[in-house]
Amino acid sequence: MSTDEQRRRVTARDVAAVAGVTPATVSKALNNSPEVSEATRSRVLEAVRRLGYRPNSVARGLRARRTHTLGLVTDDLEGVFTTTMMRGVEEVASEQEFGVFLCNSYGSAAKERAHLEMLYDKQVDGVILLSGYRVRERGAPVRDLPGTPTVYLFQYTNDVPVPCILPDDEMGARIATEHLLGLGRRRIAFINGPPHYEATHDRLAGYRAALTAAGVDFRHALVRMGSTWYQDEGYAQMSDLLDLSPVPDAVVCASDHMAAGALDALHSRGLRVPDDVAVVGFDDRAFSRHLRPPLTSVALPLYEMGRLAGQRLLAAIGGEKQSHEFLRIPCDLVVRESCGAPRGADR
Amino acid sequence: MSTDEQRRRVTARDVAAVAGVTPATVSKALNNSPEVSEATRSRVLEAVRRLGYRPNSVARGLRARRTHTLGLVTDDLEGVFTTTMMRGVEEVASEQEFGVFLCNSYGSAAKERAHLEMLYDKQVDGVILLSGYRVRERGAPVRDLPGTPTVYLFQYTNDVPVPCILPDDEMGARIATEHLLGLGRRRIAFINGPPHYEATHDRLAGYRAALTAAGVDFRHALVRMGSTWYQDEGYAQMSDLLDLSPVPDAVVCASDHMAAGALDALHSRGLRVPDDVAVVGFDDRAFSRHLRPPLTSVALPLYEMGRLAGQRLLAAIGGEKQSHEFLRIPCDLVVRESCGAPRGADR
DNA sequence: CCAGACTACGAAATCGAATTCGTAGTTCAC
DNA sequence: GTGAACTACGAATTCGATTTCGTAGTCTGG
Repeated sequence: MSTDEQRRRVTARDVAAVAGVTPATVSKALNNSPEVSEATRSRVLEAVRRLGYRPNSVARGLRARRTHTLGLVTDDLEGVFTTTMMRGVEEVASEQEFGVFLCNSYGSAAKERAHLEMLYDKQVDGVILLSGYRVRERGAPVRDLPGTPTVYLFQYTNDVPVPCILPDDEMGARIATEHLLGLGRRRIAFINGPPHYEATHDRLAGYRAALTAAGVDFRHALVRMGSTWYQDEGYAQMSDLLDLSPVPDAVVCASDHMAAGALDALHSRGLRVPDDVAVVGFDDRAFSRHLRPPLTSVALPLYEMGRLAGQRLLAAIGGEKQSHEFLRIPCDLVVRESCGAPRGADR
Repeated sequence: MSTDEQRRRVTARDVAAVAGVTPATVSKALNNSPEVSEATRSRVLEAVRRLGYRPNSVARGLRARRTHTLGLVTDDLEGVFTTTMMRGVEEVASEQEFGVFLCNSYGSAAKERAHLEMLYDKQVDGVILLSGYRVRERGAPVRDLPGTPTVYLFQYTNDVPVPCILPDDEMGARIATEHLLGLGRRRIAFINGPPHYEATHDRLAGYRAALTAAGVDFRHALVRMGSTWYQDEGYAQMSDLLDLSPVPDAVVCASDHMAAGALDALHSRGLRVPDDVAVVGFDDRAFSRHLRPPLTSVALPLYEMGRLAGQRLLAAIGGEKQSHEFLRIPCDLVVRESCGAPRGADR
């Protein structure tokens, strides 16, 4: 057994030697060039098969100035929102035989910059900037990669003319509100997120649109802006809303965490969900089905967004012109028991 | 403004021209070769700075046969276990200026194989195989990358002599059991995972060891093997255990999902947690703090495992000899209210 | 003043594949 | 039968950085 024999990689030269041609012909045969005869091509392919030859992507990349590689830079690698989008991106890339470089910036501009430089050095064909937070505006690191197609995912920008892929937050809030209206609720409160998030404004618009369409008055007193997205905030705002009279008969929360806080507040006041107050959340987080009662929630189309980002980027790499556009992907309402709708089967 | 001017990348040749030397000297100057004078080196560095030169990793990789790149292949990209480990891997890699290719196989051998071939083509310097499931044995795709250092993460193998990085499951079950013993519980049940997982056996050993050390009899009737890790299974097994008399005064569950099921079963029998029965889970899942009562749970050292995997792999790439070893990383007990311990402050 | 050692740099080969271009060899038409 | 038009392939160059090796030039010591 020749275990310690240094096995060199098989190159086109080796294949050429076996097939009795030159490396140039091997390349042509493998790249479906019309200028090789069928006889020669099959000899080459046979040699390729026998030797187990695989073209070296690095050499190919150097020559072609195309590496068949993407960069994915996120600020929150293990975020509950990010990973599903990442899966979508990876899947599309892998379908087209693209590799994906994964970079985590922890939200640090310095780290992000370092990663983008690394991606530039490695000659990636395109970059996806994936945020876990959807902040309104940030720096524009895109300028660091001139000539490299870029897509913003789950993140707004007006600084650079690149596509931004986002959930249809307006629609999400609208269908949540419509659902409650359809169940006969009329005094529907809205616990929104912090105002410096773009999503907050979009969702408010959706909530308002649903009310208007149903002929229900929009009342400022029923709308709260949170200072965070978290449970404490939901608890506080809900408690506050319960001081109104009459109390709301339903509430839309801009995150499931806030909805969980709202549930706590309702329970501690002795109110029943959904009998007294119906609750709808946002994000369809994993824990939401374990809440008491299981929470109806607006699911963000994270996977579809990831796929679309990948598709857009690959199209741009393929030569398609990129434009500065905001692509909105439809949200979905996951109905459980917290709103009192007939079907709550989901466990 | 010359916006449409095709900006070519700056190469070592350009730097050389500006500095009045040859590309060879540029390379030496940048790589701290001793055979360039200080005067020349600073001229080169100045030119580098002025032109914003960055060496092309692809060309460098071709020449050096080292790409400064890792492959990370997982079967569950968005799994709750995987992402934290991924973060650890990415962080270590990025500290050493390595890029990480992200690959998701969905557990499909064909996809995994395709990804490994891609990584081979791209000349990655090493590979981490990251499982979300810790199956006992699988195929040995490692053979596909001869000469490429590999580390198994969260996954066993005996087929190939590579390091396997795993949580110390034995310890995890032991500290959970010891904790309950320390709180005065003596009739401690154990709802274990499915038997075809290696972790299941390790945890059983830990549970048993803790009992033995405390002089408490190990009783087969108190130990259940699940057929899944999920909530239904926890519910069923717990219900079964409650038919014993006397009933257990505590239970260790091999997953938080099973613990949630166990809690349901306890509640539906009218038993109080932790007063009547103390409950400890495993995995410290995000939802666990939202259970009623908040669940004490064994946290897996996922981040540390990811970092260690990265460190081991980089060491192997650096020339260190790899051996077939099982590296166990210590688990941590996160105490909340479900076991009746004094301190339950956590969120 | 010159042999030998040393310094600092450049010319050229290399990594592996793709591509351009040149050219034997064939085919066809007139 | 000869020139034109193809066909099928190879030689050589290229991508950009590294590395080996060779060599002017400098320095030192005898």
